[in-house]
Amino acid sequence: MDNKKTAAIFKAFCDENRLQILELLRDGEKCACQILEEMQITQPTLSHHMKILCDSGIVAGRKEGKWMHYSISSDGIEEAVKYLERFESREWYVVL
Amino acid sequence: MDNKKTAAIFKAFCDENRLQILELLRDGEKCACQILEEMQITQPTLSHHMKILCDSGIVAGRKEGKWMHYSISSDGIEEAVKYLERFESREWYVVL
DNA sequence: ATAATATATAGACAATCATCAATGAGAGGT
DNA sequence: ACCTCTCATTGATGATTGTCTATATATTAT
Repeated sequence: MDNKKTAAIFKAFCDENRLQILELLRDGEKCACQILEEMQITQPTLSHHMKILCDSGIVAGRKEGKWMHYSISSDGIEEAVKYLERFESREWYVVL
Repeated sequence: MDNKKTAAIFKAFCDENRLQILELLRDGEKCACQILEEMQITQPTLSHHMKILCDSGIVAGRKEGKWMHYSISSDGIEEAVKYLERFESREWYVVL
């Protein structure tokens, strides 16, 4: 994986508002207006953050009529976890 | 964990140069001058990035005489992984 | 004490980012 | 056709970040 793409993934977690959005989505899929209600930001700002979250692959969007429904992407989270696990030192002891 | 601290942790992974540094540290502990040799940045810029990496808890520093030795902190990585795993949806099937 | 080496800090500057108000685009409803 | 509602986009602005040069600090060698 190239560093540019990796940096984009982790940028999703670099902003306090985005972290709050992710916490809200832990309960399950929510539409943009629901998320907006629980936050102290304007609608365009929310839209901006949702774009970053979706582009990173951490969040998935689903359009239904006028509404956009967002949810956490397990695949996105898994990809991030896999990247981090490459840095976990695993020590192997072979008992003879 | 508060969002401010969490954001700080993931900021470690948000910059291409920092990701390159982390890749270099996968081989094991390295001193600052060794890292600097393999990168296209000036010494103060490296120092800046090492501070961010250490403050986030992802990297640990060890001073030995004139040299600073840096290595990846398993605890730091583990904390980041634990945070991400909170978002992994676990489905439980109970077979009756 | 002086010099040389390794790293950190200070200050300046440009690039990136978060934010907002205004506007645009698409989907229903009347 | 027109209005309303939901969300996205644009463009501007202030804050934050990454980078550099210059300088400071700390350690070791002469």
